[in-house]
Amino acid sequence: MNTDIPKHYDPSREDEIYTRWLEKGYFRASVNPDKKPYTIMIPPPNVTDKLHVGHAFNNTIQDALIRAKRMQGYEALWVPGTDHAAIATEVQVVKALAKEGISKKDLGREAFLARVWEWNDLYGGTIIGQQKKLGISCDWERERFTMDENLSDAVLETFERLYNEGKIYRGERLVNWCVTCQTTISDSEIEHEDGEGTLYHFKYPFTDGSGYITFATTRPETMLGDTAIAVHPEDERYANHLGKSVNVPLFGDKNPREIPLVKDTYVDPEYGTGAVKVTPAHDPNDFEIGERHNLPRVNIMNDDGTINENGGKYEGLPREEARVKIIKDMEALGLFIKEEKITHAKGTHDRCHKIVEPLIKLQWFVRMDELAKPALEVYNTNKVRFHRERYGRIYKHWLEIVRDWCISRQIWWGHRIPAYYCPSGHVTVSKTAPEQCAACGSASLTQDEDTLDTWFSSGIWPFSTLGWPQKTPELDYFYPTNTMVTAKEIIFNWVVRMVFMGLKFMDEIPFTDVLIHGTVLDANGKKMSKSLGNGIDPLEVVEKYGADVLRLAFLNGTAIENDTRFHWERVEFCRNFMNKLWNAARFVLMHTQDTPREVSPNNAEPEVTLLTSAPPATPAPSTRIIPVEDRWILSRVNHLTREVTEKFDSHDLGMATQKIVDFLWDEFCDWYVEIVKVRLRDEEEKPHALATLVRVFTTCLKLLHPVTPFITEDLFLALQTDEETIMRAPWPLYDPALPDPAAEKAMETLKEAVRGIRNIRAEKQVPPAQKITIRIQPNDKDAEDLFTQAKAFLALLCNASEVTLTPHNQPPAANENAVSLVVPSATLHLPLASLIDADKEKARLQKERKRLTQELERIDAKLSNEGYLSKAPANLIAAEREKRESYAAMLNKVENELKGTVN
RNA sequence: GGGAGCAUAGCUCAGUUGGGAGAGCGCAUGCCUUACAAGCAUGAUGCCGUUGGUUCAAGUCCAUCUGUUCCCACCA
Repeated sequence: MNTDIPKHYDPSREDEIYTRWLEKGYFRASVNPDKKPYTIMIPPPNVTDKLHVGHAFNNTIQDALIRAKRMQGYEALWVPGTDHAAIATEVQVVKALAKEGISKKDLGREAFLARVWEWNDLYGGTIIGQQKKLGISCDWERERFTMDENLSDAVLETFERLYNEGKIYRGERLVNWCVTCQTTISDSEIEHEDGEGTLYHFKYPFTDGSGYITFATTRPETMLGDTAIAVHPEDERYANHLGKSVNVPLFGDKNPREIPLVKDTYVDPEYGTGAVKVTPAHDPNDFEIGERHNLPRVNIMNDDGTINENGGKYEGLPREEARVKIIKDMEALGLFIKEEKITHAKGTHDRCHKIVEPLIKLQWFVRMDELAKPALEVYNTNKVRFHRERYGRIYKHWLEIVRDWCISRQIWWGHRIPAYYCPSGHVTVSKTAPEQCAACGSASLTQDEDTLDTWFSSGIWPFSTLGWPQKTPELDYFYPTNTMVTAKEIIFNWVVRMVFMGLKFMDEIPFTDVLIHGTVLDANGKKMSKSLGNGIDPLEVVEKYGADVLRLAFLNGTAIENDTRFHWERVEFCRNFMNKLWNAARFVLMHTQDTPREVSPNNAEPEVTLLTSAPPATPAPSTRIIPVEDRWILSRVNHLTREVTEKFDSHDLGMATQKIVDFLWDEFCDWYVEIVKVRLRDEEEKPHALATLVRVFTTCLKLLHPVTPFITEDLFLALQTDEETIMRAPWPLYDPALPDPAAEKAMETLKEAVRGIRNIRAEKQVPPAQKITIRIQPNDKDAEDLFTQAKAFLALLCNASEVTLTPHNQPPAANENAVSLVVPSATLHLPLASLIDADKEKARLQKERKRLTQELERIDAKLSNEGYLSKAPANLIAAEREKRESYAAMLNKVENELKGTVN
């Protein structure tokens, strides 16, 4: 007996179940020519990350997909792994060192990297253990790390090949330079803070003596590097001056610097004077204007922040002093107009909080034009599909405006650029350190100090993880992969790069489908962040409620492509549902465990064991009449199977989940289980009822398994012994022989009757314990059969002591003091003598008459509309006509009842 | 500035090719009905942001406006 099954669902068994899965090797996938592969590459989290809600959401989606595919008979591979997260990790280690008073420079490259590896061993990889708590079914034996030997080799190979093809080049580029720390810093290390600044207004004289042009700047010292003045092409104020040049008057009369007036749409004519000084070497926007107009780049600053030889008489001055002096000099020349205080965004280094200087340095680039074309092509030809489609537009847009990709980073943690320089300045690129310079044979080579952008290695993740550049069987079998599941903010950082890298090196797309999901926000719709302290720790949720509940909370009813708020109420609902499921199983087990599993041999009803394997078979011919509720629930679960499968296929996990949850709670628990209780008390009927019960329930467990893997496994194992895991049990299949519209319609009528009676009971305040009697007057023979069959459970569901039927061909019984309820195929009478108030009863019927009349009016309006009749689909019109008939019949009955009450 | 969303019940959100507005929570009322009070039953609540357009038919498609969010790039 089942007294030992606890009343409440307890998720603490999850770890035990997971361990068993690992031991049994259920997550493993291997090259298997007999099966079709289905592959997902995990977006590798940063190796030092802790699992946050975003990971949990992302991983849950992938696991649901992979589990469904595995059950559907695919060789389902999910490759896990981590990313070395170049900058993020380096920053953390540098910070840790700073606490010890050590700087990166003090330590030197080799020792520093040793520390990073140490750090990695210590803090890295905890996320893997945390992911396992989610129950995700990655093939852990294939876990990869972007700094693994093989993957590093793949990175260098990629670099070398692109370089040899001329797709990688060196070029000048502005980088963020910290004068204090003497280092370049990445964008993510810059803090933008609004601060007070001064906007200085100056004028430069036209060289032809025709006046002045006025402009403003917050950084007067960069005037030393000005190589143009720009105005908007359509700015009429400067129409007469186009083609002229101006003089930068800071270099004395001996070395006047003449710079052109250029027109560029970057300039906002509404802002200020509409004229902008252009300093390509010290400002990112100016850099681009310079590119467009082939302007020289005059670098005026040394690495220590002092003015260099290009600064004329200002050479050697620190930038701040140069600024002051330049302002004075301009004033002396009568070219200073005014200064004003403004607030503006300042970029400062997040560690020393000093202003960051944009400086020109030599960097490595990937030439994008040729690489981008095929990536656009596969999008335009629908070979790579985005879900939702709108996200594809982001991808497309980015590729259309793509610029060359700067891949060098001035940090140490990462894949060091395999470029070697000889004293004469020749460059040798080779994945293995060359003995000598390829150009001059010099043996004294130094390797480039920079490392590669993290995205360079993650761009080849879909194939480097499968062994590339080696031609492995895995690569052959699992590539291209199927679904890439990731967040929208890295569509261009990552998705785009995987596509063109895949096309370049594998000659094939890396994946066919890109599933973009939204962000999990806090309950107020804010992004979760450390500084706000509004983050939800997914592990805390797992600890308290179990992974199943967390996963269900992520998926149930959510449109995963949208941002979604995290609500504890939602978590509680999911916990409640787990409990519901648990108790439904308890109910089933309670009856299976004291019943022999064998059903009588001549019985046509499918055996309990059937449920776990093949799709439900069509019942063989039998003299036994299958009860309407069984026909109904089988038809419904069959329908559910199709819907859920379709939703999974279209990546609509939220709807798939909700359909299962709703079915289980509403149709299965609230109706079928209640109905079937009657037959479970009948020795003869019990095995049949139980068979259907188990069959439907098991089907649901399978459908739900991808979302809540633990509880479904637990219950599945309790319900059957034929299979050792639900994970590899076959996915339920839609059976075209099962739909039973007649049974569904009949059950709707019965449900309507039950609800109507319950409603009357509540309205009339019949005490819950008080039994009532129901007299049913069916409209026809079919209805008579239906209600005869349903008598017993109607009595149970309505708490009636007696349900009687008037044969359909007999005239209605004499009017009695009863409440009447009209449903499509019958009229039900509830003699409630003591509780009936004739006036109220009349009012109730009148209300019903009004409702039916309105419905009829609505339908009639439609059916008398020429346009509707000629253009609406025939099946819709037929359905309306059918409805009309039904409503008309019901209205007729109600009228009769009213006549009865009136007298 | 470029790009992409969102606006539906008190709250949080579903609503897949256009065809009679849904769920959960909350609320009201009554129930410990032997699977489940983490439950059951019954009930109330919506000019589907504005204004136009297409259509026999619009929450759904198009345009407009208003409010709002995110991503990228930035303010000389």
